Amino acid sequence: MSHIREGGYHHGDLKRALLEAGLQIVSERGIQGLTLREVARQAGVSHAAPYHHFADKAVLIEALTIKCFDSFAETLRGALAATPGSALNKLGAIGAAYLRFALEHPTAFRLMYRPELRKPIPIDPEAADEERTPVGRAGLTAYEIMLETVVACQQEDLFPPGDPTPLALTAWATVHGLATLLVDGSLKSGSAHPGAGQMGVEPEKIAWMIESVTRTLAVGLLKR
Amino acid sequence: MSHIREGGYHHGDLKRALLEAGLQIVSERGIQGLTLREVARQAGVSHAAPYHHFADKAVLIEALTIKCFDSFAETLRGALAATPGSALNKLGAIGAAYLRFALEHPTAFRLMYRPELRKPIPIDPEAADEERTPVGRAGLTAYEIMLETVVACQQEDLFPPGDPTPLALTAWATVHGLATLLVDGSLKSGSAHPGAGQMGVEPEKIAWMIESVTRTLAVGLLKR
DNA sequence: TGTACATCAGTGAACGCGCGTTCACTGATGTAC
DNA sequence: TGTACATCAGTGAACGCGCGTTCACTGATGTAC
Repeated sequence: MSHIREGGYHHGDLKRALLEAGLQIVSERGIQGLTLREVARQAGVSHAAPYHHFADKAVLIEALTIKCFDSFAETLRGALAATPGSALNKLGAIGAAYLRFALEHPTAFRLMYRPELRKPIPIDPEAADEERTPVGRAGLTAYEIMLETVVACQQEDLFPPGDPTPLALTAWATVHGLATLLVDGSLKSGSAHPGAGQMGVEPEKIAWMIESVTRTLAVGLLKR
Repeated sequence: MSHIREGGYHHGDLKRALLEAGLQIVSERGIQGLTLREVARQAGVSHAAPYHHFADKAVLIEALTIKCFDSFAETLRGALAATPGSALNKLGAIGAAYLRFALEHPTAFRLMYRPELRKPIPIDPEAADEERTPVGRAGLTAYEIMLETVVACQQEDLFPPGDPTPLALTAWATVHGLATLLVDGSLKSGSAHPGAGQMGVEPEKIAWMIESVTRTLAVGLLKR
């Protein structure tokens, strides 16, 4: 392991290479194209080779999903850290980062928020409620970041005091919903406002939607 | 055609039977289980029979999707018509109906809002922007209903005047986002509020989330 | 009403496909002496 | 440093599977006379 040089140990770092191949396939060919054989092909290796690194396809997919969540969380935390000013500013930046990530990495986004790609739930009555799956925990990271920031908004007296959960849930739902509608195409073409003419897929229109919705949301959450 | 009696013409009404079988499969076995052969099996017919009614699998799926959208739109319009009082009441009822539908028919909901199940977009530069696909049009019905009701809220001086689009978009995104998170399981188990203990899958918790979010949304949209 | 014929819905065998997974193997790498 | 051996990453053939789709067929239904 300590002897990895160029080319390294046999292939070198096949495990990492397989994960990278998986990410590339997911982003280029979509989730449908994510097969074990294709991953191996992309990594330049025989189709049986991945079995030395992943027990089966589900394990590979789970690892990929966690990778996506990690980079997603990093993006959100980056936006949070890079934004000066009020907590409301920060919340807006997080929402914008959320939407940007979804639009730039649509299939990664799908991979994260779709359960049916992953293994059938291992019914384990022992640890059942005690521990979420790694993916389950990762799925809440975005929410937790938003919750923190909502609490900060309360502390700055911008949001009404009390249980922050409804506020944070609403914020998450709104941003996630817009992301979903955009990523899955329901809002991407044609007219969203009947009689308003063709909207097309123009990025300005999408930017306008994001801007409108996040502003409406932020104003709505403010203390009255 | 006019001579259909019991048992009818050969099978009778295989086309309808196939669609119903498809809906049942989609609701029982999920979208993965929706194969042409399984549909035929469920309808009690050989696997080649569907080809007399649908050109290929994609056409069957499109027809199914439209059926789901129809019943969805009917549900929403029903909620709208059945709810007395202010337009705000009605908007709340629509949101609740939206969420109830998604939770009761999760796979129908997925079928409607997921593009990758349908045919690769036929690139038709002629009618390109002119006409949306039937499914594309159906996908906006929910939004249109919400838009109407938002406009009614403005007319009753409950919502701020001006372009209703941002308000309606926000409402749609919020409701759709919560529906998506619930249906895809991100919110269904474990704790949404870290440190708040286990939430479990209890329906009361889900009802509470729906209630919290729709209330927060409605209050947020109100004129200040 | 009865007969001959055309139509058309459903059958069952067959096709090729890519998939996930298994298995005996081979050959490169690391290690003990 | 050199040799013998154990380990382990990657190979390639093979498996069974269910899928979408095609095709020649058959047998029931409807229609013309």
